[in-house]
Amino acid sequence: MRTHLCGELREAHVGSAVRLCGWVARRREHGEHLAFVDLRDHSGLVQCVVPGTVEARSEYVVAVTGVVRARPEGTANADLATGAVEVGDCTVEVLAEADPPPFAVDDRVDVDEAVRLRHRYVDLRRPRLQANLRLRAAVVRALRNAMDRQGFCEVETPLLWAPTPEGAREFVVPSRLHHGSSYVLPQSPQLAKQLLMVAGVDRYYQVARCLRDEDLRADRQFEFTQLDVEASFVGQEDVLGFVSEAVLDAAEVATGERPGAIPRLTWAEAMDRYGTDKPDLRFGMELVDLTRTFAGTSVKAFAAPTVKGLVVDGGATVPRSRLDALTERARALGAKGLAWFRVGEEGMLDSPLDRFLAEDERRGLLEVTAAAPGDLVLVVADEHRVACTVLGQLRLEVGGRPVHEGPYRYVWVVDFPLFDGLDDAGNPLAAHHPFTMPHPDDLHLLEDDPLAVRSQAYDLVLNGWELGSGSVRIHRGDIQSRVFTALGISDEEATARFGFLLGAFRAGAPPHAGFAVGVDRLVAIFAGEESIREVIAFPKTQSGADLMTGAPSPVAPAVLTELGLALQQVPPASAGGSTATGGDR
RNA sequence: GGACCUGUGGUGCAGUUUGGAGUGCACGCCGGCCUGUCAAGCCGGAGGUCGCGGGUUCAAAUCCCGUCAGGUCCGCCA
Repeated sequence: MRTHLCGELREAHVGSAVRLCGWVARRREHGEHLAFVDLRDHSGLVQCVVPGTVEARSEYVVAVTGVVRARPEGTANADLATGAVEVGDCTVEVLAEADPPPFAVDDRVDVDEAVRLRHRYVDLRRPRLQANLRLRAAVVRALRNAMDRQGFCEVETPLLWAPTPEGAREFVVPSRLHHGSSYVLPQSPQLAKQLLMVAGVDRYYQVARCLRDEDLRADRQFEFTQLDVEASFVGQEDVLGFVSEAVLDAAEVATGERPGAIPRLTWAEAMDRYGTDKPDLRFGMELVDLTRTFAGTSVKAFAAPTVKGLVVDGGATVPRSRLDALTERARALGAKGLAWFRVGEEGMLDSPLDRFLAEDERRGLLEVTAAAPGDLVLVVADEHRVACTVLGQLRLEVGGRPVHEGPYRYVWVVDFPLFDGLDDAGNPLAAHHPFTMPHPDDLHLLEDDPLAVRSQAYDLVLNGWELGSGSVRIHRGDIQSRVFTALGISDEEATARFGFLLGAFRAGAPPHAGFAVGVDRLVAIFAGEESIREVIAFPKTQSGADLMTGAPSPVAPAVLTELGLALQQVPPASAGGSTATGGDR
């Protein structure tokens, strides 16, 4: 039906008779003897010259027949990849008419995202999204190639799965054959891939769709794609190697440049220096520890387990109103307050707190922070975790940049804590999941000081975005029992919640470890996009709606009947008034 | 569950602060003219429940209340 693609024509094609197919991007008529048609397909645009008038209007689907020729002197278009040539003496055959598009099929016009999503098939015609889709395909191909090369086997796992009682809220699929029962869509293939290890698959990967019924964000959709990885007879080092290889390959394909080896930080270091477990290494502004400086302080505001500081270069000119706003922000983030010091000449400090500082404290503050005249020092004194995370957030808000701006700075964050916080009953909560292997050096602390136990869990971070996480799994029953005990999970409860996995492990579980890379986020960063919606063909809105299909939509009564379901009428929330129908209050 | 921003012909905006006739701009659309344009140009034209509902007022795009939709974020996402 066609001989060439629009975007590929160059001077080398001059003289070729061609037939092109595509959409009319623009039409410029100059009377009855001359018209130009810019023809577009996925590869690009080319100008076609018609010796007459043209029936086809914008977005009509046409086939154009003509001969490639060099453009006349002075009419080349440097803005077009094909701008040195044109297709001359064209005849245009209309393959399909089209309504005028709801918005211009052109990257240069900004259109409300709701309008774009309602007409996604038109939006996707635009070069930017075409490029994003193809970049995504190239990245996924690179990831697959890297895993294949490293001896991994891609295995598909079920979408209709059983509930896992931890983690994200799951999508429920009612069963037609078993009324009152349902499947759930997997929040990840986590359990399936561990079963594949028991099954002797040895090295598994999958470009897997994951589904989580949690609130959406710029970097979160209900359904998203992971490069899911698991391998047997390997440890943390091996996994970091496998995943690095795949991600660096993808980076090379996407950016044309292969990044160097990915550096590492321990979780504790990341918290200490950046106040987050997903540090953005593109800029400095590291947190400094002032705990010792103010160890014996008489300043009440600094009497806390940890005192942390953040230096804003040249920040002394920041107006008071902005400092008040930052203080307000620090409080909103959980700090008791925020102290600030404008650094002047010769160590003078401009701050409401300055007159309360001892001389050695003033000197220590300047020495430890290495703040220079003209800088601003922000200080939070609080519990260690609070002081770090609050300043870490302020660091991003003061010095941060869009995630996709170069350079790309990858980092492995390792040695995550095994537990994170306590539940209502006072039991530690699993930081990753309950099958995460404790750090071998900390096993002895499991019973007496569980919150101090590190785990063999690790994250991959790029420019402050979490790209993925993984862990070495527990394959030994004795260690698993100790972890369950630490979590306050009884044998009976463990059997009830994870029975089939624990049963499978008794069939002979190899030591194994794994990881999962968030493909949408990775591609979005490579594509220079701030939202993963721009690299997903048919994304949903923040409220989970598909504006094109109208999903979710009401279920027909006959369908409900077949599934054995009945809709419950939920009475509207009343403001203190009593409702006629009884409730369980 | 909560905070904030946005909603005006098909698209993007201005108008809202300080109420006074749907007023305006650009693009697109329709018709006409035009033999080298390229986001063509020139002339003419059509196209609007100002998201929706209620209230205040002689009068509401504009003020108030509610609600819906889209976005950003908090909670949530082991």
